[in-house]
Parts: sequence; structure tokens; C-alpha cells
Amino acid sequence: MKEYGQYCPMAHALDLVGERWSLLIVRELLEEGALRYTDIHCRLTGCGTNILAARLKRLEQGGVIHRRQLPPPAASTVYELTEYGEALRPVMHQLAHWGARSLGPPTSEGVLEPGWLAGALRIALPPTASCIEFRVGDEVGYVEGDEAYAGSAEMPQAVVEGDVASFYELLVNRELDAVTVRGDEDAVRELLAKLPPRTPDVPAPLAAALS
Amino acid sequence: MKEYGQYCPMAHALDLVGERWSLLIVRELLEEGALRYTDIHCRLTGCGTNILAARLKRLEQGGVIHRRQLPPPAASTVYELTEYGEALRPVMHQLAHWGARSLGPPTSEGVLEPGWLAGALRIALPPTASCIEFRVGDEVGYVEGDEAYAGSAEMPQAVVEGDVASFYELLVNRELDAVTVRGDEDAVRELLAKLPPRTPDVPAPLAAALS
DNA sequence: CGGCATCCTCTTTGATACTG
DNA sequence: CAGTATCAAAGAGGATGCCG
Repeated sequence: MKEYGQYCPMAHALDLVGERWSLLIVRELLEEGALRYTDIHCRLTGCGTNILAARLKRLEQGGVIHRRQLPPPAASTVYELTEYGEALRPVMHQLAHWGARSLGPPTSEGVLEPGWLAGALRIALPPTASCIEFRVGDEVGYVEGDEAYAGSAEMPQAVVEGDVASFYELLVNRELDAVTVRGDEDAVRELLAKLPPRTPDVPAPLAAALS
Repeated sequence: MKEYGQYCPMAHALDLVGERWSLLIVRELLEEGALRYTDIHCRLTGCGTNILAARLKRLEQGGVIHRRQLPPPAASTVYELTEYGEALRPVMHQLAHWGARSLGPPTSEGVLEPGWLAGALRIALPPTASCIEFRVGDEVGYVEGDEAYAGSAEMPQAVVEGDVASFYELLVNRELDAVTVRGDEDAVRELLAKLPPRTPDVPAPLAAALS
């Protein structure tokens, strides 16, 4: 893509990561740490291999990511964020928060990429002292302290289970009855109580926003 | 542009503001408040009128901006951010900070849009008790408290003057001698001392980043 | 004029096929 | 596995035209 050609930090940032797919690649690397070409490709449904190659090249030239050769015997090349690329984490976090405010319930045709649950928990939930596991559809993840992880917790105080719509109900409408809770239900209640205040309203709903 | 089609707040945010030019439109509205179609267009060199119209429509549908009819006699339509669009301010601020780390000196062909100085000051400078005016090229702006404004200050404690390269020297390398200071030079020195620590280094310089 | 819509050319995308 | 090659379709950029 042509650069904007403005001497402005915003425009420059967009020259580096503003192209289509670029920030989603960064998102994957932020969540997974280091990924092979094919791993990235299969997580980004709709992104052609040529586009991916072009973006990776550009991000590398921009100092956002770098290629590394895995030590033998698994000598495959992986991509990971540079220190500079890592610095995008707070930006991405805020942007995701912003986007979440107008992200409707998952009724639409949205594709859920593997590992989405840990990302969702990380964004949605405040730090908690408890360890709570979530099973949503075929995804499993848990929160503990101020981080969220994919997979099962070792000693969860509570396990929350439900489908994607119930999960949305829980997080957005604080509807505890939407899901089934095993274990310490009060720990979940406490977590919900610590959620940031509901953002009042977003003018246009998702359906209208996207033609 | 086609949507990403992922049920993910990041992807959704990019569906709303991730298209080319969209975030630059938001930047203008954040800085100027409300602008007419033509004002936006002349601030975005390179953006065709059809593109601008399409982006404005999309941003409006997404609830990021809205159109308003100015009261008579100047009954022209202006665009401004909704409350939801305003919420992009911290995101943009962080993104600009990130971009500034790899934005080189202004030797390149970068175009300086009118009003850039206030934006630059807002991003670069920490809150200050003093009121300091900057004259860079033909732009004038000043900082006071935790905000930055375009135009002349009424009672500046100091006036800093120089060209764009000197301004960059001042902010990035803390080189006070690069510019001429009238009035309370210590106020400027104090401001520089409060700048955040220099970010160590960005792997690839601007020149290499952009082919 | 200010606020777009249209037309046209050129680049980018997205999907598939192919190669070291 | 990690990309490059190819190609149709969509989007970007520029000029111009229309309409209040």
C-alpha cells in the first residue's frame, strides 16, 4: 500500500501496521508468542498466502516482527514480535476494548479462531484473586491473577460452562443464570461484580454498522 | 472493504475504523472538533473525494461520527465524533506514541498538514505548569497545563522558535541549543526534564521501513 | 461554492495453483 | 513447510460533472 506521506506519528504508525491483516497478525503473535508461517495462515481465515507473505515482509522491514530459525531438530522458521512490536500490546488492548463496546452477541456468522477464549477473558475480565475456568463451546481457558490462559486450570475454584451466546450474556449482561457454574459460585459472582461499569450505549448496533 | 468476519473485538474494531484513511479522518476530528466535508478533504492530501465520502458514510453507520447541520446562517453540514468515536482518543494517543518512536527526523518528503504542531505538542510533551509557545516554520502553538493549542498564547512565559528539524532535535534529542528561546528559558528546560525517558531504539529506521 | 456521484485507470486483494 | 506465480475481482486515486 502506498504510504500516507504525512509527517505525523499516527500516519507513520498506520504506514507500519495499518494495512489490512497486519494488526491481526500482530494480535496472533501477541497471543501466541511465536508462530510459523502456516500457523498464522490457518488462524487468519480469508487471508491469502501471498497477502500474508507481503504483510510479514513489511512488518519485518518496519521492525515490528522478526524471523527466527528454530534450533534443530525442529528447524522451522517462526515469526515473533520484536521489542518494538511488543510495545503494541497496550494499544491493541485499548483498541479491542473499544471494539468490544459495539460487538454484538455472537449470533452472526462470525468465525471463532482457535484460542479466542483466552483473548476474550484477558480483555473482558478484571484481575481476580480466584482461579476460574471457562468452558465455552469447545474452547477451554481460565483466569488467574491478572492474566488469562488457554487450556484447563489445575485447581480451579469454579468452572463456568456454556455456549458462546451464554458467555456473551454473562460478560455483557452479567447474567449468571445463562451459564452453569460448578464449584465456588461466589467467586464468579465476585468477579462479575468487579467488571468495569457497563458502557452506556453505542449509537449503531452491529447489524446496522456492517452492511 | 470486506469485513474480517471473525467474532473478535480487535477484528470488529478494524471493521469499523481499519480501512485506509478512516483513522486519519478520526484524527482530524479529534483535533479540530467538527469539520466540513471540504475541510477534511483538504487536510488529507491524496484522499480522493469518493474515498472520503465512502469512509464518512461507513464511519457514520458504525456510530463513530455523525453529521450535523450547522445553525443558520452558516447552514453547512459538519462531521463530528460521537461519544463512541471520542472514546478512540486514548487509543489514538497510544498509537501515535508508538508511531513516534520510529518516526525519523523530518528530512523526508513528509507533508505537514496545517495544525500539526498542536498535535505534536500534545503527543510529545508532558503536562506543564508553565505556558510555553512554539513557533515552528509557519505554525504556532502553545502548551499549558495538560493540553496543547494551536495559535498564539496570550501570556507565554517563554517562546521557542525554530524550523522543523530544530524542533525535532529539541524533542527527541533534548537539544535546547537547536532552537532560540525568548523569555524564561528555565521553564523550557524544566519541560524537557519532564519528558518521558527516551525509548531505547527501534530496530529499523524509517528509511529502511518504507520501501 | 460545498457536498458529493460518476467514470476511468491503476493497484491491491483474495483464491487457487504451483515450486524449492 | 514456506512461500512464489497467476489471475479475476474489488478497491484506490484522480479528474470531472452534477445539483442544491
